[in-house]
Amino acid sequence: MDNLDLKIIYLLKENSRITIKNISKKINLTAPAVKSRMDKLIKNKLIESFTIKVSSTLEKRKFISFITLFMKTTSHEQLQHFLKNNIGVLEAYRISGNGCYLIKFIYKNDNDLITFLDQISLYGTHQINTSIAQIK
Amino acid sequence: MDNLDLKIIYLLKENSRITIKNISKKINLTAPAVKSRMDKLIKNKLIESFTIKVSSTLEKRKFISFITLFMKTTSHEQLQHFLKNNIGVLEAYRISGNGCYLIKFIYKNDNDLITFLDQISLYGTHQINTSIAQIK
DNA sequence: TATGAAATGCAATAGTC
DNA sequence: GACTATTGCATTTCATA
Repeated sequence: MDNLDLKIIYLLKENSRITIKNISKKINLTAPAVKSRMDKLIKNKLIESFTIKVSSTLEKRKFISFITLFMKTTSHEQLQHFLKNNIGVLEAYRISGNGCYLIKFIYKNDNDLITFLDQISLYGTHQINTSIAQIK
Repeated sequence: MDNLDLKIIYLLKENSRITIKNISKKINLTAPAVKSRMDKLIKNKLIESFTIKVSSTLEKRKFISFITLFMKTTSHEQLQHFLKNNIGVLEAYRISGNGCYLIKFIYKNDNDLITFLDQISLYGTHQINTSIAQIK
């Protein structure tokens, strides 16, 4: 993992359909050398996937809420394990300020939300803020 | 924009380096037809960019705070314009619950944060939660 | 909007240093 | 770990339906 690998990653991040030959020109290496570096980056999971960004108008509409959790127990490990394995949890942060965790939760309907809230009620109380419009 | 376009988008989302020929086989179209559809999807910005997902260990360490804004004015449009054009604002939501906006803000140092808080103080008061560890 | 054919260029492999 | 050379395949363009 050196500077050339970082340049390859940077170029692919800008345009993942760039040709290997094109990369090789930009970083002064031959095409086979670039390919073998790319293969290694993929194998070592430094590059996780090749994908596209799609217009948000195409994505399915879903609900998003931000849940602040105030712990009443000290079962942090158990909670973190639960959060990591819940598919609705997009992001989760341990915070300092007002509360212990801030959780970004995505869901289709009220039922999904209620189920989730019931589950975290084992660990503490919560306060919930629901997005009513995404500005950005 | 029809079902074939959606299939192309789906295939590219799974692997943005898939060859055009390979797409053409999967959806029973010729390569030139797939190419012209792809060009159109890009031109119409239904595909916004071709990119890669990079291992999170490679990303620069940055600070993240969640800022709840309690409006004291009614200058929503002005605020939303400001949020949209501030590069530190990763996401911003109009919320119901406790507060008016929830803002996810990324920054390198305290100075960046203070500048931002000063700017939004024109619109209202805030409460801030700072991530001290990302669980997920 | 799709197709087929042709020219160009790229990818991928093997062999070498 | 990188280079050159080779082979086969993909991309792209254009004329046509």
